[in-house]
Amino acid sequence: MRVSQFLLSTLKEAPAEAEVASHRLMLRAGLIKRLTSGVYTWMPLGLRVLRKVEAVVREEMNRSGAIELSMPAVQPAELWQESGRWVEYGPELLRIKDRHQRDFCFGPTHEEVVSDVVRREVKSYRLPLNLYQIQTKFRDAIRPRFGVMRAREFTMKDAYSFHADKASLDATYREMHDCYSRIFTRLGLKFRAVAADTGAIGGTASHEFHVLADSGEDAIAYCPASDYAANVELAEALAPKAPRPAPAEKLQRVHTPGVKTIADLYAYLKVPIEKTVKAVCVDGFDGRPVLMMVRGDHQLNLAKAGKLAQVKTPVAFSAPEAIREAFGADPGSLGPVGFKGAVIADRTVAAMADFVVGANADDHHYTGANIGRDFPEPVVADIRNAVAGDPSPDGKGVLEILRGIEVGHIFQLRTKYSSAMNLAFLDEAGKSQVMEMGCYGIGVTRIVAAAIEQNHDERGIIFPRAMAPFELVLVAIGMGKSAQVRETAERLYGELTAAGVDVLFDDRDERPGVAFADMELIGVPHRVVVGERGLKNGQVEYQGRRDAKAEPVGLQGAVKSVKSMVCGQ
RNA sequence: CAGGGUGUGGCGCAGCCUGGUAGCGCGCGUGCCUUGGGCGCACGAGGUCGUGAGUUCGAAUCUCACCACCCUGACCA
Repeated sequence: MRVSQFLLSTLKEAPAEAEVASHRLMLRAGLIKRLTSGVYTWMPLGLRVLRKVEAVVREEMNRSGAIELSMPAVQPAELWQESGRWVEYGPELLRIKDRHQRDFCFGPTHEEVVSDVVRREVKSYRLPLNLYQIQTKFRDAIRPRFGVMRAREFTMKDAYSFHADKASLDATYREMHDCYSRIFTRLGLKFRAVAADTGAIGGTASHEFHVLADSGEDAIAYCPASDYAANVELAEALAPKAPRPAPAEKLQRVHTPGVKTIADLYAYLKVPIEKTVKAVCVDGFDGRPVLMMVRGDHQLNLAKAGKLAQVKTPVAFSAPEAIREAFGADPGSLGPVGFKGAVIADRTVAAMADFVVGANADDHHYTGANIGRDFPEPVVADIRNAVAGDPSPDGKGVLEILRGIEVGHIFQLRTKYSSAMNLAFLDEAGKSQVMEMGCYGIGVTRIVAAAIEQNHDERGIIFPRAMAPFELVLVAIGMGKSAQVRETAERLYGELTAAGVDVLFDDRDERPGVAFADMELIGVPHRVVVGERGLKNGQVEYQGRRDAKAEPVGLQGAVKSVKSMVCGQ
């Protein structure tokens, strides 16, 4: 491809809307253009990247025995009513009406449609079947951000597997786990597979695949001493080994004017944050308030809290009026002393003595509070996020926390959809059975952003080889002036292309600074420069995108040596 | 959804407080010049100042409403 015949739209200055590096660079390199909030055009250069990612995904899915199909983006409401998700899915589901005022949605996912396909087509026990597509999804997220990282319209690879029994589901689940590892490895990404919460989807097993990046929105707890890795939402926070000390202090009510947060509290009372207890009120299963206690520096984990019988799901913080009625105080001064309702303490809190906690009166706290002495023994449960330094749940060391960007997620759905949508087959005995199901997603567009987040420098993007828009750029310096430069560059372009190298030939006769800056910005991994200076010695130059300096390459045999460098990595 | 912010040529911004017919840099076009890191000079094209209403002799500027986009939060006690 010649730059003069391509649509390159690089920007010197980044549009003001972009905050994170990948978003800024994608806009500056002209990979994407925003049409409206969370909706992007993939420009020719960006589309080349996207297609390369898709190709790797497709090859590995095919290799693992999955079969590609393509399902509609627009789906009738009836299917979603059948699964119950027309109501359950909520406002993220983009609903539309046709001219007859019939309800449709733009698919955020395809369990319903694929289930409908399979129940019509598959009646026999000759399973498993694993169907996938690479397709546009729409999710009307509350707040899209970071460009294509969290867009409303995006490309997803989604696969759905169908099984006669759980053992078969387990086998395909393992195969998909391996397949995903191959995909992210081939794409040149540093990633980690972690155990994940199955969330609202239910089922037993679930793993997320995270591209590691400090700017990632998710936190991963992992153990360097073992292979344990889990989303912090799931990672178990064990009870401290030391038993609860005996009370040493007296319960004292202290005036804490204006103190609303834990940060205010320990600053005002000058106590260590580890001696404070945060009391949060959520709605109980019966609608009455439930008091949840975690140590001041810990965070309540709503996913864990929601699994408790006492708590209503989905977990909701109690309304300020309800809190006032139950405690006689505003949030910020709550505590267990004197409270008649249900109290749940985190395991860490259960091992604390002489702590500081709200006194159920505005601007007042207790110091020297003790379980058992000052209020009844609460229910003890794991209700907080794991933090760095916690013992690993597998007993083999201490947890550390990493940031990641979720690019893949695999689930065992079991029979959640197959029973709702009557997905049955006849077994060998001619008896009707419900299928087991799995589903497996990859955020294809998000991978591009995540790869850039992980691979860039101050000059621009550094694409991993497998997803670079071109393999090599060929820059000719002063080709308008020097016939020798022009002829050599043209000849090299032809020969490299003929040798199977995907070359972008910068034939614009721009000044060298312009060409270099553009080519570095768009992240092509290899560069060859033809200039009068080198040609005097019968040489051109080669430089890798991460190299500090160029190295000369003899013009004789240049195609061969350049090709080996391009393919050699 | 709540709170905050911003809308002025393709991009980045100034002008608004204190009303008087719109400006800078980049980019774009043409010519000259230049050719190893976003070069220089000259000329030029391009803007209903987000939309609507109001105040005023006069509105980018003041008032009101609406729209769009961005940021922060929704794991806060």
